[in-house]
Amino acid sequence: MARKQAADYEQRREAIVEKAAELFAKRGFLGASIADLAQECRTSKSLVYHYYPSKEDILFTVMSSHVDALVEAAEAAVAASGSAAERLRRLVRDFMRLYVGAAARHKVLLNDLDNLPEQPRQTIVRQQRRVIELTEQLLVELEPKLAQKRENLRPVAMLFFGMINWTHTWFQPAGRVSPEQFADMAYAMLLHGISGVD
Amino acid sequence: MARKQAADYEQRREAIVEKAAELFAKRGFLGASIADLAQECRTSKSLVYHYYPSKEDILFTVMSSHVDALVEAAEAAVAASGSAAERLRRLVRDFMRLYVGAAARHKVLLNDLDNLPEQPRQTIVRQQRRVIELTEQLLVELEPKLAQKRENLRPVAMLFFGMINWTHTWFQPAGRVSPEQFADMAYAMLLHGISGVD
DNA sequence: CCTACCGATCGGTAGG
DNA sequence: CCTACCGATCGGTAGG
Repeated sequence: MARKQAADYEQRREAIVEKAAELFAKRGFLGASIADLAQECRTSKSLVYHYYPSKEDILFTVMSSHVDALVEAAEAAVAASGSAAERLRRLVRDFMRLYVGAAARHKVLLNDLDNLPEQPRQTIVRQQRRVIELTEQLLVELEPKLAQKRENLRPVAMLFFGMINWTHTWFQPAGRVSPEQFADMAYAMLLHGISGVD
Repeated sequence: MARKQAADYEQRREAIVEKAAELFAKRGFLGASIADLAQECRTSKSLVYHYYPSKEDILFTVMSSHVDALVEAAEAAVAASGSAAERLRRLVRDFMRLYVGAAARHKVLLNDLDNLPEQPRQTIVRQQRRVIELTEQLLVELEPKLAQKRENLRPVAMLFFGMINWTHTWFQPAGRVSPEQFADMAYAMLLHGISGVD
């Protein structure tokens, strides 16, 4: 049988990651100390190091949990039934939902990737690349001429990711425009704008 | 009369800022030390502190020099002759040119604003706000229905800034798509996409 | 008496 | 799970 402490081991690990995501999002990875994190968690630095071997390891956990969710959403949208336009709309909405629901993790993913050591960084980058490639699949389905002009595919995909990733700097979920409304605006901009490119 | 050393005072100040921009862009403001900066400049830390009172002051100079150039470009585009579409196209091209020409400063502006103390931070934020407002003026001229639905103006402007600001994470000026080509793609996406929004 | 600049080191704090 | 503590390095400043 598991010991008493082992029972809530995962919950404690997850609680630390959540607080770390918030702290890293607010002050940056380098600007936030393990002592800050321990205080936020109402424990000691040593306890934090009992659950994670290093500060970078916590950063990796923050990022991978979020990027894994993005990969899942992208895979589900690509595999779904319906027209390319319908599945792309779903993708944009799901991305916005994840961005808002995990705003701190998302901000950390976008701001502090370079503070990860080379190997774990590559793991995250591979997942990001997967998200991009799945999105590109949908874009080609939607606009076949992107398959003809392959050199335009990546820039168009990046125009899209720029539109929605940039939200982390300004978007307020409780503001006048809801996440769903903004997702539909980004979707409309992409759908109508894509025909004007080239 | 000015002394011999005083003559190149401004050049030395500028050289420090340029190296600082590159260093801050590569490692982040907190990840780069004054010792690193001094080494890059082949001088001592004391020399750096002779030209700037603090590390934050250097960061401010890096940012303000760049954001001032953005404000100037936006003002010129708004004041130029020609249709709204022509002036917007000019604006997008000028922004991309500045982003590429001052890539390090641009990256620092986007990544390290929160590392500035409150007062200088507000100064930069005011200039950024000015860039956004000038761009919004052009967008309203281009698409009058944005004047009717004011709540859509800011999100549309942010869709645009997302498209071009996001380039700092992926765009390679020497790649298959040139800065001018990408600027025209972003412009086309905006021009055609804007009609699809609402 | 000034500005320009150096080698050495300050008091504190970081991750571990 | 804590206090005590480390080697190193931080931003900034001393005397000359």
